[in-house]
Amino acid sequence: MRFHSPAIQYFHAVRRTGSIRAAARVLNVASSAVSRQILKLEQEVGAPLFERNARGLTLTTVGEMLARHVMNVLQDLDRFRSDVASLSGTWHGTVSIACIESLTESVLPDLIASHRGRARRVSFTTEVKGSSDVLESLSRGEADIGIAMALRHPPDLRQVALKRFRLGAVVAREHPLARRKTVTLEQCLAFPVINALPELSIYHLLQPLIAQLSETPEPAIQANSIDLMRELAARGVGVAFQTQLGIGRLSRDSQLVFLPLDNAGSPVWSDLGIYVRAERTLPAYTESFLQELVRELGERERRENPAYPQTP
Amino acid sequence: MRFHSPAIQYFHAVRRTGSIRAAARVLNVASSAVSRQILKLEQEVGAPLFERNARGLTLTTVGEMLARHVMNVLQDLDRFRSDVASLSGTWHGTVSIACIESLTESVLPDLIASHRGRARRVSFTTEVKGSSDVLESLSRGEADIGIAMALRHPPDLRQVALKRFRLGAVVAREHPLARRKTVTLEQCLAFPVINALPELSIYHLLQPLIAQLSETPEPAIQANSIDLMRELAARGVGVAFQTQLGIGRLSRDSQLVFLPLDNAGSPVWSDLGIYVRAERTLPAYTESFLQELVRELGERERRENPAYPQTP
DNA sequence: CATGTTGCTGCCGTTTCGGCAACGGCTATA
DNA sequence: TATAGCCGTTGCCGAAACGGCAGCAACATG
Repeated sequence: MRFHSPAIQYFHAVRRTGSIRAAARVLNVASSAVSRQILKLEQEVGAPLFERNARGLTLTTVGEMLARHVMNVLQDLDRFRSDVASLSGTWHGTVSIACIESLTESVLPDLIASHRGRARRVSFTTEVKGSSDVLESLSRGEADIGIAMALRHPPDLRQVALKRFRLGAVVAREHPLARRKTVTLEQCLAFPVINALPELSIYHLLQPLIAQLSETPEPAIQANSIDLMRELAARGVGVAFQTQLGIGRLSRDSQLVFLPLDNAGSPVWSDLGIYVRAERTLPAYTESFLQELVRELGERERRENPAYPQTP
Repeated sequence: MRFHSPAIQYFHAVRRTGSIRAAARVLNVASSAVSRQILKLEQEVGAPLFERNARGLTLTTVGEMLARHVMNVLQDLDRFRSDVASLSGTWHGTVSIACIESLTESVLPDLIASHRGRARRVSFTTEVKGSSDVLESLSRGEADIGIAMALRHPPDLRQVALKRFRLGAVVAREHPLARRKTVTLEQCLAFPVINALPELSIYHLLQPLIAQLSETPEPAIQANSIDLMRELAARGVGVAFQTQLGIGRLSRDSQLVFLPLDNAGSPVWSDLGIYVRAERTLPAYTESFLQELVRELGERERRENPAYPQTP
């Protein structure tokens, strides 16, 4: 099923790889063929699409416009293919997910496992990265679904859902704070804390609150891995901060205790956004998984804050 | 600028014309070339795209799926072209509008004239038809912007805005009712009325209300043209029903009087929807006109019902 | 200065495309 | 019932596009 002119596909490969020869290797054709198609495209558009650096190619402004068009075409072709395939009964395809670390402990593995139990022919690609990298992956067409902290998102992305979770302190079962129902930031800072590095969005949630306090927190551990922070907390090294999403199993095993943060009487929210490219219709199997993801996160949000009104 | 494989363009032409030879004439190529591209496409998809009837070709289910994809590709190509052109400064292109008759008296001509005053290189194509035909034109990709009565719209269309206007009686200046501020349907039915035929949506708005009344209305004139109904009312033939949108100039000249309908104390609303294809990003010049259209209709809605809360 | 990589360009065989003419199937009309 | 007019398809052939190979200059790296 190769309707579209080779120029489109070659351009797409060159954009992704950043080099003509690399694209040629991926495409299993001679580099000269790729080079000629790019030159032909540039002649038809009437403007250069790439800037030729010594180390490879970079998109020009016009090139980025064409890249957007080509992405729309190829992604919609995928959708068409899946539509035709669904006529024959079987769903098959790959769902590509980019998400932040908090989802990897239970939400994502649970969902993928359960989805694959029902649709065996749908496979998954997942990539864990920072929030802004998640959005960039989506924009570049390298992922279908993105889950990130709900910051401001570029206009080419659409926020499918926004779910909010309480930020809390995570401590070992034996920790002095462990018996409380909630904690304030001040109470936590009396103990050694495990701080997030600026690459994690937790840092940007807590930093303004810490800055408001009069006392300077005692020297603590800093880390850039939710996973590591959780395991450190489990070993009683200190107080970590994150949402309840990331400590599912350890919380079940009662090794860790989650204490919602209380900031002058009000909770501290961590907003999670689910994103897709705006100019795109998802294939049926991807849309199906997306719905389940939104439902699941909505359920966890509800379970966690029964009193709080639902976010859309 | 012809990046896309000829098969795509040929398929599109065949779908629009419903015949291979007709498509070949439009495309200025031999019919054999068109036939071969279609056959090649069908071989690549693995299923027939058209049913060969003696009188031409009709899309199969798979064909309709491909038509959707091809439409997305070609419309997005248009957008890309306009994006590149806007880099060079000048906007140019064609905005294609499908709308119902109520807009033709003042809204549309005013807007188009004013828009062309500012963007001389943007031209317009307008087609007046019934509400359901408007939606169908949009779905088939024959129009960019559709204005129709806000019925239920197919899922491939997006309702950009919904504006509501009061339905009212339209009478000549000398008519006995002309001095009132509002009228009830019963008061109107005491006089000869000019009824809309079922093809006009006004029929479907008024019919339920008339059915509720005990008395049978006296024999009246029936028509399927807003224009004709208005002119008949201006000549004192009877009472016509429509929104204020359609009687702009005649109302200014004081030949016609618009009397909002009062149905048991509440107004009778006529909902106007503005639609575009959902799976599409509009070219900049089209988007610009669309915004003006929404703004203008919103302003008329506000002007007409200052008390009524705005519709989104 | 040597080496490796980059994109680009003649040359040439292969594939694809399009035009012409003809064929069989069908409809409408005489 | 015969005929004229469309319809889509096919065989043939020249033209255009495509892709592979080898070699070029430009640049970076060591």
